[in-house]
Amino acid sequence: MLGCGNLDKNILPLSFYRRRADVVAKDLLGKELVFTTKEGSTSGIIVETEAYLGPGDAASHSARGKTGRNATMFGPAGRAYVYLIYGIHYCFNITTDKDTVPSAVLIRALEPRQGIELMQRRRGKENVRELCSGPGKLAQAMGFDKSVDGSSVLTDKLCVRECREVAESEIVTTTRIGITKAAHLPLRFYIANSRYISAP
DNA sequence: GATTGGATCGCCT
DNA sequence: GGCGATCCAATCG
Repeated sequence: MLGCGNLDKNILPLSFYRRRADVVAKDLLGKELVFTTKEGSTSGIIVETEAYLGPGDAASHSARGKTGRNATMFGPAGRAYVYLIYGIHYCFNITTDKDTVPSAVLIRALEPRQGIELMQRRRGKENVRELCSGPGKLAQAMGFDKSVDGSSVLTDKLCVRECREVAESEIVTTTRIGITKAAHLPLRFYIANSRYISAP
């Protein structure tokens, strides 16, 4: 797909994240997520997200109060919230809204852009469509684990950059995947014509 | 202190 | 379509 042209260096500011999680989730589509480790840099264009709101949202980890695992959600916006799911996979989120609102956006799929060879090595898969088409997959491909939890996403090492414009008409809204509580809420967003989403 | 279920994935049939 | 892998924390007792 197309690159990011002259928008490459525009890191999204804190004000971008200090809004409701559903607004941020939609607005993150088409942006580029970048992470650098000693192994190298990887990045991908965000093509699928889900919003997890504050205490009113029963599906959100924050719904039943602060714990050791979800503490990052109760802190400021613009931080990585990474947790282990099903004992095996990590999920990468970015915290949102005012400091008093414990909410986050789950990044569910990326279109791989930089460091594709490194992603292939980490995933043990060649097919580029299998590298980041799901929250557990992209965490493995990007190198996200618990040590990343709490990190700012406003640094050169870990950030989200302006990249591709996404028209309102390209965005599909559905219910969130894999949850049982508050399952009817329209809080999943993806780019309609993307070949890199986890599921239709 | 034990049990259970979860914002998943990959391999099996 | 079903299921096993395997950790964390909520929910019991």
